[in-house]
Amino acid sequence: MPKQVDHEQRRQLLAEAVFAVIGTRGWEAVSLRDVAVQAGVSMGTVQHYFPAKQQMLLFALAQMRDRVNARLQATLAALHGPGNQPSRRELIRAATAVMLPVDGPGREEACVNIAFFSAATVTPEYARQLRDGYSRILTVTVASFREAARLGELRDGIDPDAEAPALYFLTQGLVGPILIGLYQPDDALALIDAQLNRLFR
Amino acid sequence: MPKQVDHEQRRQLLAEAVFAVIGTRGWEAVSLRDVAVQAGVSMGTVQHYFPAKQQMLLFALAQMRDRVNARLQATLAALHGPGNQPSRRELIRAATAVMLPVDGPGREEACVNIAFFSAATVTPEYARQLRDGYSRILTVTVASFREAARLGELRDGIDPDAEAPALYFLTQGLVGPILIGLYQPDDALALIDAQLNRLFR
DNA sequence: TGTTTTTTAATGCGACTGCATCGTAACGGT
DNA sequence: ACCGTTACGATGCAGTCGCATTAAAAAACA
Repeated sequence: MPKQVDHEQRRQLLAEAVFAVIGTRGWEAVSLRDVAVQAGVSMGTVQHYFPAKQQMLLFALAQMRDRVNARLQATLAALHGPGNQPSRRELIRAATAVMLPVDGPGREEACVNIAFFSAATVTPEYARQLRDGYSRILTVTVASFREAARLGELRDGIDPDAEAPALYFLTQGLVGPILIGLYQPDDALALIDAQLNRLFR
Repeated sequence: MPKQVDHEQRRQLLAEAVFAVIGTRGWEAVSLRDVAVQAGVSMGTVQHYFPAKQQMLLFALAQMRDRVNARLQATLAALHGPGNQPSRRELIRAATAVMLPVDGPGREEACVNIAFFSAATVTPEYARQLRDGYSRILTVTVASFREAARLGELRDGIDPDAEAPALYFLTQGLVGPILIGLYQPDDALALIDAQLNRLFR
């Protein structure tokens, strides 16, 4: 009965257009027309896949969470690549670097996320989705620290349940300053490494 | 030359109206008309004091920086109150608590700041102002840590130049999660205290 | 009191917004 | 080959936006 297009793939294409608009011209520039132009389709197409603008943005937010997680998994998988077993410290450092806006995609993701954070202060739906996404990463971070503690990679007296959130929120706190040019990515990574030196043997 | 009203005071009144609009209905709701209604004046008045919307927002951003600094100074001055000399740890902890959205004013300030952060990703003027404001607080934080080190309040082996930015950015990283309800203010303060226990004797 | 200048208010305008309403093209099932 | 459903594009509409224009009100100085 349907035609031949992949519905979900079309929605993802439009979500990517939303990201491009936010990343280049900001959250305020996200109009149905501009998203359509960015995606190379007509406005009717956008309306066809998203009955309302907020639904488009909610889908885009979920898509962004998946995108970050995918980039995270890919980075961690690359460390496991050529037959070598990475240490927990290497994994945690790589995951931290992924969340910092150091390269092009990372910066776009950070811009989109901070825009949704701002919108979430007055739109509970965004806040709920952000909570889900960030709490998951936080949980994984804590689990990774506990594993490091179990493997004896942490220094004596380091509490993984206390230091894992601290490192995670420190990373989050570095995103904004990097975005506005207050802190350079190299300095941020140096700060992270200093903390890792303190936590790991 | 007749003049009856205090120009600067009027502009501050309008800036407060901007904060109220952002805090209650979000950055997108900041229109000249809504700001005028919030301030209890007409739209022509807003236009008279700010020839363009962006100038109003730039002034509001500078005003917000002053407001945070004022609240910070007031909090620190209160610690110096009844003839007692507060420790550097007490001062740093108080300053940290001021920057977290724990009470009403703190939450409004955090909402406004995150909104400007988002806007700063595409508007360099905002980015520059934010850099100035945050770098100043960062400088003060580092100076306070150095003073703590000079007074011997820090534990052995603690580098103030490395740990001061870490604590500062950790605090910044806690703001967003508290705003969206991912983290409770009490938990955030507990996390800060755990770090302070590590840094101070 | 009359004049000048600032302050405040009211209104209009072009542009843009999200959304609804069409019309049409294209494929799948029968 | 026909028809129904889906995909998609074009256009209209009520509302809002920032900003310009205009005028009235009010206070300081002549």
